[in-house]
Amino acid sequence: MPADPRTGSTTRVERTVVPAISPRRERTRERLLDAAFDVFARLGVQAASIEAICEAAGFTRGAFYSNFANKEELFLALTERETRVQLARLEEAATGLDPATVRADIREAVRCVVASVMPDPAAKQSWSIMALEFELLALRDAQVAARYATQDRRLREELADSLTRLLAGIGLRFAVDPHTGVDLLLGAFESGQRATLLAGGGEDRASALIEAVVDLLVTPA
Amino acid sequence: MPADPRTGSTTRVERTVVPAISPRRERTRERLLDAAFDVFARLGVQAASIEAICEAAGFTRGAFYSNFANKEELFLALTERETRVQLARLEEAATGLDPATVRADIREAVRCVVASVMPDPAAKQSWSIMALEFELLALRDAQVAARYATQDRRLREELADSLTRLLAGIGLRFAVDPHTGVDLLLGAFESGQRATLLAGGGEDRASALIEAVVDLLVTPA
DNA sequence: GCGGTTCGATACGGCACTGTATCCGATGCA
DNA sequence: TGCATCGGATACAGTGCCGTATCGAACCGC
Repeated sequence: MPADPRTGSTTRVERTVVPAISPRRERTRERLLDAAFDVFARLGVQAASIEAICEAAGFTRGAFYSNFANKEELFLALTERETRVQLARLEEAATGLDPATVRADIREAVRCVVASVMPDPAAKQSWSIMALEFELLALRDAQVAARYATQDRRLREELADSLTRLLAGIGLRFAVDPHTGVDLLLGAFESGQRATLLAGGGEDRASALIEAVVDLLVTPA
Repeated sequence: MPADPRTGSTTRVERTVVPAISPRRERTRERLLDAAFDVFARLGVQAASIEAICEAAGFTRGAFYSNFANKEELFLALTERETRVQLARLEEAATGLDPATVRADIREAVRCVVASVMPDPAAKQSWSIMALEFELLALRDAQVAARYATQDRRLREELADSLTRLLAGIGLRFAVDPHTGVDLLLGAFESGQRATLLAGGGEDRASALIEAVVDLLVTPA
């Protein structure tokens, strides 16, 4: 069902309606987003100048203004991309666990699923920072808050579903309602991870807290 | 035992050694700190210009540079002052509860003590923001991280002591070690509070989560 | 009251960044 | 291959903020 007129039988192209992003354009956007992630994490969203992001991406500001209206738009595009990645990661982690493994170590299984919403360990610190930056922006700007809420809700619902299914598969369930359970797990995980990062990364506080919560929270169905 | 030479019998004043902050200077500093709290919360530490802080305080930059070397020093002075206030508040909240009240509603009592580390409700949002800003700065700067860790550890230890005593007073205890218990409570409280603020303040998610944690965490001694 | 000192105001030079307008090489299409 | 469009580079004017140097008024002790 080609709703897009560009895919129709006529050769006429409606350029003014849909600009049809070229591959080249797509690549520069990606490079700008990658650079923005690094620079935002290193300097902070507010302190990061558009100039610095462009330089990190190997462009000048001309490229930037050709692709984004301002820094905020770039940031929102970045969070959207990251959320898509997170959801895919979660999906993969949740479906990739077989019941035998889960039964063997339920704490580790839950920890693994919760941790899956984080990107590769190398970027752990950067991602923690970006998450905080996003929250801060949301606390100051109602429009950003709405976007944040949407993405956050989506993630927590997926997580609640995944974990509920995971537990049900081996005859267990949350002692509280799944929504609360996920909030507690994520709260424990995030504060634990931040504690670990701030302490220099010695002991893995996040895992310890997650396991404590699982012990308290998971009960026979 | 007057170790300070200025308090000795001689009238000679050692100005070069200890500048002996005048009342006037003290007032200026306080006004700058108050203004900084507002402006930091509103714009963010990085985006807040020294100029804006001075204007909010009713000074020019001359006053600022006469009192602080740079914005970071001002910020650290601010966090120190706030931590002192928090500790005092906690002390007050913990000692002000009689066993009867605690026994009547243990969940509310714990919530109350945990919440005491927050300033007056009017500044709730501002303080949440400032706490996040502090964390963010700490994640980027090892020196700030050390300071943050010190203040945070102090607060958590006090909280652990207070709550352990509170529970012991009515024959209860944490099901896990107090340190973990406090981490879980604070994690739940903070994430709940942020959720509430971001959702526009409808339901009090922080209280709900705290109560869930108390139910799971508190057990007969 | 008077001198010295303190402390905040004022004035200055300089810099980094922003957003726009314009240019020109790369790209895709017949 | 030639041409039209696209996309990034370059140039420019404007702005806000920084840190310092200097000034002058309020605030002490005597």
